[in-house]
Amino acid sequence: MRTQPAVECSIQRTLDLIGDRWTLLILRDLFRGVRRFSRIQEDLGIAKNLLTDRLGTLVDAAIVEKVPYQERPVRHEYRLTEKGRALSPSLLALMRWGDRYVSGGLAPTELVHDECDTRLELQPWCTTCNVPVAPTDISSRPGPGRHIGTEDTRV
Amino acid sequence: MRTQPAVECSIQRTLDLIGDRWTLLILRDLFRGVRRFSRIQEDLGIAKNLLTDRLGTLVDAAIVEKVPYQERPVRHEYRLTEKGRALSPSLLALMRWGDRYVSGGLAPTELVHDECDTRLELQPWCTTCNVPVAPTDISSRPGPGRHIGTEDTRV
DNA sequence: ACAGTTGGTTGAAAATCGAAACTAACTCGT
DNA sequence: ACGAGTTAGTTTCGATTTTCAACCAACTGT
Repeated sequence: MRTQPAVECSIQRTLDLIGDRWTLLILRDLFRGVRRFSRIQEDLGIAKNLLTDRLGTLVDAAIVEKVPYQERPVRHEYRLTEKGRALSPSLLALMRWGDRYVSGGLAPTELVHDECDTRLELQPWCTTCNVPVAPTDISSRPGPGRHIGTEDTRV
Repeated sequence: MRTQPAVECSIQRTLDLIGDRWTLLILRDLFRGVRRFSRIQEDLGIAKNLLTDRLGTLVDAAIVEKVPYQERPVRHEYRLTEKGRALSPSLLALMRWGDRYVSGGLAPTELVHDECDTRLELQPWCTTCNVPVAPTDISSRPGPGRHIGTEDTRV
């Protein structure tokens, strides 16, 4: 009916960039402070040529930047840019889902609000009404009012 | 499947399940109401044998269920289970990031709060304090207070 | 009777990945 | 000054995955 191979969807463009088997895991490591080539490589068990390739793609996409941490020899570490840090909600959402549904009997990782030391949820938030919003009250624009996660699309 | 050293991270377990090039796109289609084998196949341009395989994996993982929509011949459609619908925040987060950072000049898709017809953000939400929480005020538990997206880990 | 639709399976070619070996540039201990 | 070690890769090549096209089986509508 619609949607040719033409990439007109943000999810598709995003996944074209970071949706392979390793990239999100690399980003997770960067978020955790694992920033050097060899540390990431041994942490993930990824082949070195692939890590080189993926980091290069991330640098090209300005999600990550290569900053020297020493001269002679010049060695670099990989740091998230603003654009990269903006992926935090996506990783948090995937982590929360994993904790709830594929935790394999392990205690789930909780996200904790530092100030009150209690658990956080990740929710859509209406900046106008200043309230959290249930999936049933969300539409997407533009496009003729397609709903995501509602009864309207009978998910 | 990829065999990994001790998968002790939710993100890793999650990505082992749905983190390949196609699965999240398939789930996006299901969220949009594209539920039949042939519709998904032509919408994504995925090879049919891969779609068979990925849908099988999703059904095995109880993220998707196969429900008959007609008898004689028995034909099925694929519907998200509760577990599958719970991936909605992850997809929304990826979509919002894509809209902001890789929209390619296109007008971003906005998430709209039906009640007030204005834009939504996706944010961590503290159920105790009843406020949205900035990434800088989030820790994760258990594990010795590792921070995600904070200055503490000097992202 | 027969063309068309749906939901697949099969097999071969092409692309991608993984493991190990190799390189380059430097440091450190003796 | 010599050899061992570290970091960050690149190269090579066999193994795995993905893609593409063809085929198939059950049924429908005309």
